[in-house]
Amino acid sequence: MSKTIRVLLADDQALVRGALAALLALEPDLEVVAEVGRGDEVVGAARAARADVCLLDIEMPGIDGIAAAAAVRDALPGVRTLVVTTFGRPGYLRRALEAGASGFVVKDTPSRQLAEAVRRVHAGLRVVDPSLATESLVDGANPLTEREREVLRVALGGGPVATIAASVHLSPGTVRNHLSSAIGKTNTSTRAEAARVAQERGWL
Amino acid sequence: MSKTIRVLLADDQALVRGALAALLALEPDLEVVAEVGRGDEVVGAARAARADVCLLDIEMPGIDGIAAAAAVRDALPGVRTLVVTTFGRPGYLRRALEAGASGFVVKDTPSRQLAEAVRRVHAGLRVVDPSLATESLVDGANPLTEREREVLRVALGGGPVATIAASVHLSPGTVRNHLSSAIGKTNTSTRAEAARVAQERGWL
DNA sequence: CCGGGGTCGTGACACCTGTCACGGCCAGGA
DNA sequence: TCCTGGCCGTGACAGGTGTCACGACCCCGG
Repeated sequence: MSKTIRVLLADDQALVRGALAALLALEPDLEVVAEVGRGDEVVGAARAARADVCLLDIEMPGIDGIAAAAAVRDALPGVRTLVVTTFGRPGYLRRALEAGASGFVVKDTPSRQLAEAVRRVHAGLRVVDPSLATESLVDGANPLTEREREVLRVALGGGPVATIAASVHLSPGTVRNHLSSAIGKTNTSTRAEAARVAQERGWL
Repeated sequence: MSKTIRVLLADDQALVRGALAALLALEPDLEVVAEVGRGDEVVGAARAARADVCLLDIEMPGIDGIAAAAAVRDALPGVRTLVVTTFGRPGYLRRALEAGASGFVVKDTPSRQLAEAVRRVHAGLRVVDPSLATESLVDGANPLTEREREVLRVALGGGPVATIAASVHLSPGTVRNHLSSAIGKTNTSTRAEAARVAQERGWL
C-alpha cells in the first residue's frame, strides 16, 4: 500500500499553483498528483488521479472553490477537501463548511503549517483558522435574502438602477426596495457601500 | 566568487511567500536570502542580505510593491527588481517601469518561467509580459488628474459625497466636479462605476 | 385556519447626484 | 505678455436615489 497522501491542487494562478506544488513536494509523505486551474475540472481530475485531498482556492473561473468542494462531496465521498483562500471573509468559512469542506486556511498562514493541515484533513480531522472561527461567530449568519444578494452582486458593477433592473429582469422600483433593505441590513447609506460591505463579509 | 543569484521575496501572504521560496529553491543557481511581508521592509532586508534581485508583489501593507521598487532603485542602485502581481492591470505595468522595475510578471504565468525571469533580470535584461505590453499601449496613459485619483480612491468606499468631501478636505461641490470629470474620462455614468473602472485599469 | 416572511409592484416625497456655466487663483509654456 | 490647464468654489437645474406606505401573491409553520 502507498502510504503517501495524494493531493490535488486547484488555483487559477499558475505561478501560485506551481509554487504550492514545490512546497508540498518537500514533504516525503505528500505527493501532488494533479493540478487544475478551473473549479469545474476538479472532480474529473480528482477521480482520474485518485486524489485523497483536494486543495481548493476560492477565486477560480468555472465554478468557485466552495462549489467545487460541494461537487467533490457529492461525487467522491471518500475525498476530503481543504479550502485555501486569499480573503479571510467570515461568510466564506461558513459556506465552505456547509459545502462539506474539511478545512479552511487563509493564505497568510505560515507555509510550514500547510502540510500539517493536509495531514490533519486526511486523517479525518477538521482544520479551521481559529481567529476566523471566532470572527465568524460574532458576525452571525448572512442576513441577506436571495434576491437581495442577486441585486447586490449586480450593484457591484456600479451602474444605475435601470441597468441593474434590466439585468435581473425586475422593475426599477422593486430593485430600489431590495437595495434599500440591503442598505439597512448592512448599516450603510448607499448601495455602493452596501455592495462593498456585503462582498467583504462573503455574503454574495 | 559566488555564482548564485541572491533573491529577496516580498509578498504579504506568508503561504505564497513560502511556496515561491520552495519553487525557487529547486533551481541550483538561485538562492532565497530574505523574505519580507511588508513593502517598507524591502530596502533594509535587501541591504542586510546583499540581495541581487528583489521579487516584489504589488499588494502589500506599508508601501506597495511599486513604491518599494522605486525605493530600491534610489537606495540600492545595483539591485534589480522584478514585480510579480495578481492583477494584470495596464497602469500597473507602466507605473512599475517608471519606478525602475526591470521586469513585470503576472501570477498566472507558468511557474517554470519564474526562475528564467529572475535570471534575465539579473543579467540586466527587461522582462515584460508580452500580452500586457500591447494592452498597455492601446489603453494609453492615465488621463486622470492627481485630485481626481485622490477623490476616486475615497469613492471606492461607496459613501456619499459629504463623506468623501470631509475625507479629502474639500467642498462637496468641488468633489462633485472632480467626480463628474472622472466619470467623463472613464466613459461611465456613476462615480461607483468610474471608481471601479479606474481601479481595474490601475489608474489609482 | 391565520400569521409571518419573502417577493413584486406602484406611487409619492425629500434628498442626493451628475452636469453645466461661471468666476477666481496659480503655475508653466508659447 | 497672453494663454492654457489644473485646482477650488458657487449656484442652479434635471434626473436619479433612498425611504416609506400600501397592496397583492405565494409558501410555510404554528
